[in-house]
Amino acid sequence: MALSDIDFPIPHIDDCRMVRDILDRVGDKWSLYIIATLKDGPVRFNELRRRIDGISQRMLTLTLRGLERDGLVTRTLFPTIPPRVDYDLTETGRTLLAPVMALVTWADANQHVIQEARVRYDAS
Amino acid sequence: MALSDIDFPIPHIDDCRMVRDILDRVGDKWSLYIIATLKDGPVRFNELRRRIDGISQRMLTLTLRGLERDGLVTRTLFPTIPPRVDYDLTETGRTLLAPVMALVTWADANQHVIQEARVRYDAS
DNA sequence: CGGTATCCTTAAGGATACTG
DNA sequence: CAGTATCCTTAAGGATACCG
Repeated sequence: MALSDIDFPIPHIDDCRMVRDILDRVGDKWSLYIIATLKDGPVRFNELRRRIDGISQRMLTLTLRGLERDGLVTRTLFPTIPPRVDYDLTETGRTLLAPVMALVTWADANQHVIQEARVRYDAS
Repeated sequence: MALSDIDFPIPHIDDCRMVRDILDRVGDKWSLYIIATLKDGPVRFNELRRRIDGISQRMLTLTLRGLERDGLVTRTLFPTIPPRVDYDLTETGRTLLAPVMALVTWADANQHVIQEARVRYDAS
């Protein structure tokens, strides 16, 4: 395939710092699970914990703080007793779903190719 | 924004394992730089090293091996003296450029929003 | 030129216990 | 319910030296 056949912009190496910054956020162990779980609207802390298999309380808190810091998730405290906290995607967080979906689609389409490549590589 | 307003598929939590697998590959510290540097065709080992600022010989080797294992990059040895090794993107590796570009575009469009969100969060 | 091998440091994440 | 605090383990990555 020639370069001229590619109909989308090609990442320049200078873009990488910026993209890696995003990947550092969304590429950690849990952010993607949280974003996917919040796709239908606000979810409470322990409900998130129940829906995301294997996440610890600590990592849920830390990851939510990171997403909140980057303006991707909102935290709403209802000062009742017991307290209630809703987490939700912001507009920005919601727009992130589209590029993430591009990766989901790619991953879906190429998972077998990659698996086979790994098996082949490991065999040799 | 209502869910019905979103005109792209929404990631299900079950997709996350697969996508995280891809993100583990492309989301490490150097893969993206290598992929971007190989966009115009084959590049030799030390040329890669020169073009990617800050990468160590060890990490260049390790990252290339990982990309090769997943079938995203080819390694071609010319047994001359001194030896010459060309690295290039595979077809699969090249198709990864499109979804990566979606993230580049998003990152580009949202970097200021995120920076401001961080400043605001850190101030409070 | 294109790597390995070895050692070391740091950061991510898990486990568990405690709290307003 | 929704967190902190503390301790611990592992893995990623950097520095340096050596090799075919």
